[in-house]
Amino acid sequence: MVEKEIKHFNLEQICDSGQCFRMKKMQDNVYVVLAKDRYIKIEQEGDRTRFYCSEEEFLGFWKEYFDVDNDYAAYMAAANPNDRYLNRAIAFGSGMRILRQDLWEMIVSFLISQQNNIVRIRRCIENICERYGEQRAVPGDFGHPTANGEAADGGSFTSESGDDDTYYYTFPEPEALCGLPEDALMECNLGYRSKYVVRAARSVVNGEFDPEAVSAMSYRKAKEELLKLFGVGEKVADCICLFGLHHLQAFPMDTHIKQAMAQHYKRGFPNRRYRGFQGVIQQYIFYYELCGKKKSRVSERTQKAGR
DNA sequence: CGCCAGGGGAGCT
DNA sequence: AGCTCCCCTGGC
Repeated sequence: MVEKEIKHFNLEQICDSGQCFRMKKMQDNVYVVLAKDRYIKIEQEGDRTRFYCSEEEFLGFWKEYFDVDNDYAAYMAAANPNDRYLNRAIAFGSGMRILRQDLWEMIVSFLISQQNNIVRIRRCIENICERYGEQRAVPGDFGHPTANGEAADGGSFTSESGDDDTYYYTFPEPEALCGLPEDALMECNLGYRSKYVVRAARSVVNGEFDPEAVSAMSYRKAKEELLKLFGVGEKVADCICLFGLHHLQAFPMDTHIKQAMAQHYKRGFPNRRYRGFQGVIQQYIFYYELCGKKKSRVSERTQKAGR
């Protein structure tokens, strides 16, 4: 177990900010994050965060994943003091981080995200992982097996088969999906997005899209490559650049951001002022738009349809 | 049952 | 750049 004091780091905000669909709240202040083939439980109390993994794994993976070394105070301090809206948004999401997630995982995630809502996106990805990922045992060496039988209320989105705390599923590699018929992922609830994901997998496997090469490219060129993928447009490409390549200058323009722009930046968003980290500013605004105004309405219950 | 919205995109002009 | 049409699922 690793315990760190990290400023401006809030798991709830990160979890609800729509950048990671494999992070979920288990109990108050307890989260589980899945990334690629990894699993970690994290507990948070104020500025103190406990990572249930070895020091080695923290330093070798999670530290970078959570962008721990980046100075978010500096991003926040850059906000125009006269911009009351932005300062409200930043105050509301002051523990935001842009995670450094896996490129392939982000391609799939944001292909699925189009014309879709976050609850369903999570389910889609969970379904794909369960069907095409590999089953792994939850690492138990670092956690306390405090078996309380209570199912999480509130935001519970457990699978119908009754979820085990003992297993999790890795994110499937392109090779696991490239041979499927284009409509195969409709079984995973992707709808018409099924063919986007299957084709993207093929593009990776046949070399048309080389994740490693794209990772080494500038924002401009990487986005250009991403736009060649069937189903990837401007907005999705920018999401992938921001969350999968950590190009902080990417500024995804979705409906929520457009609405915020129309309402609060009628004379245009001051891109120049935030040059190089517009994506971070975008994330504060997005999270504020998504959760800031309706945080009182917590009665959001996911109905478990009885099949 | 119809209608509409959910962090758009493709294919045109 | 702007417009139409399109895709699928879930909620009302």
